[in-house]
Amino acid sequence: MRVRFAPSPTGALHIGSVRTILYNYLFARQRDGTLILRVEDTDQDRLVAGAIDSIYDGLHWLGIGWHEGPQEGGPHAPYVQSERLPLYQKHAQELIEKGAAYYCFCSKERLAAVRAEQEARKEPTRYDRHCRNIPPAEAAERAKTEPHVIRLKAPDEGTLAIDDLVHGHIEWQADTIEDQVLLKSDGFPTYHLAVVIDDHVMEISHIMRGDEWVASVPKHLLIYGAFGWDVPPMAHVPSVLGPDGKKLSKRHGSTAVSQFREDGYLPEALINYLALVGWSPGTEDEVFSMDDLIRVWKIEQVQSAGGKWDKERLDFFNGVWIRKLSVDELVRRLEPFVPAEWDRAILTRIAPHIQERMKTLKDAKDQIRFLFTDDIGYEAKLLIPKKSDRVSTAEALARARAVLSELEPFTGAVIQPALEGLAEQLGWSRRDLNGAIRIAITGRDVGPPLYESLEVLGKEKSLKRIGMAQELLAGVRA
RNA sequence: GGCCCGGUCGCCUAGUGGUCCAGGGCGCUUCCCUUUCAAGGAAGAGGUCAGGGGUUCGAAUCCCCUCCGGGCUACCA
Repeated sequence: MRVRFAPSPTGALHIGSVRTILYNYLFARQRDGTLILRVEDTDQDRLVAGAIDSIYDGLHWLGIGWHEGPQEGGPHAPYVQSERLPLYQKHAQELIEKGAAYYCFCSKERLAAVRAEQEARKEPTRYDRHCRNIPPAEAAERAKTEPHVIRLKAPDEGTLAIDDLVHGHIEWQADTIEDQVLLKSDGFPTYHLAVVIDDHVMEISHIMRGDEWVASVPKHLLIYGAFGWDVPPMAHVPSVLGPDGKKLSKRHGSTAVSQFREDGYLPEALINYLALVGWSPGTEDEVFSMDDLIRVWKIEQVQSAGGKWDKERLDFFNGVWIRKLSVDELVRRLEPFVPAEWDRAILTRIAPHIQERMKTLKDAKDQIRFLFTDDIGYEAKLLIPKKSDRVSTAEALARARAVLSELEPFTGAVIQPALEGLAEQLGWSRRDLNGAIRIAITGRDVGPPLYESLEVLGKEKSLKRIGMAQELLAGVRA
């Protein structure tokens, strides 16, 4: 069994194509198949520099590997279509000789004019077969000097059909198929010619791709037929749609895998979430690692309807996977998201306390910055609880400072009873007391648990910040 | 316009003729837990199964029509 991922290097690795790649990966892995990465760069105008690197980086990060590809080589190298031109040209020639294709010398202008006319008459727009009846010998002669393309000779009657692995039986009338361009005037093949040839030559056993391709299946069928090749089983998997139901694109937000990585998403979460758009195990389980997926995913369970992108749900899975990390692993993953100068020992101590408070790895920084900088500016009035006032708050902070100063060791377990006792003495709720202290030491009203925050901050700094809060309060008007 | 594909709570989905006056998850609401926020626990709101006809003792599930959405209709992939 051999399957392929066939991205086009026309931009950053797209989250939607990852879902299709993932399904291919799972399908192959669970049957010990061979995975092939083939770069489909037959449109020279749309190439984007660095796109191949982006594909490699993204897939590696996601934990998706393959056996044969541009950099890893293989029995059918090269794996980049632009490096395989002679192969396509030879086959296009063969189709001409078989009478299954023909030279077309129409200019782009003529083509545009024909289309405009058809549109005006509300007819289906397609090539009018103007060059189809040029005698082969004459056409071959002209092709030596004139710019030309090679077109498929589509039949006038008959039906074409496949039994798609996800959609079931699909049929087309042959007369609705146009004389598709197979080889462009620049000598490059179109997608349609190149896929069919490569899938055959590379011995791809199962074609799994996005369902935006079903419309071109009949063309491919004709090409397979002309060569006399067997058509491999096909599976057209549903698309990942934007919230508006259209193809997911940049205007719906970021779609580049690299962006999700930078935004603090875990590859585990992305894989888990993506696997569930278009597939369901049929049970109520929904948290799956890659290994789980390899075990339970089934092509038969893939949906035929497209699914919409749901960031909230991705965030949920990201939280789930962050919470599953060991503390050491969490710290390791946090590495790129916190300044290099921040003390890793402190980071490690606070990490377990923010682990269940993060939606993304990016969230950590703001929650713990008070541990690494004294610059925690806040408005003095935030210190004062709703039902209290300036004087009582200053008094409470002074008492807290005094209590804390005597604690040894300065740990959460020791701090907790001390502060609880103080709140009782003061007649304050723990909520109010802790709230004021929290503001004093972190500058924010939400964050990791207070007692542990004090512990990690350390006695000296904690006392100093509470002292500063008292001073601030002194400057506030009643 | 033509050809294809699709249509179950806002979203991801379970469901393949009866056990479905449709189940789970996300999100939302409320409560519990609680030093904030989360996390966790509990409860709840939310679906004329796109609509209409059939078939059948019985339909979300089968058939037909309609409507809506999407893809393709390029010398893009």
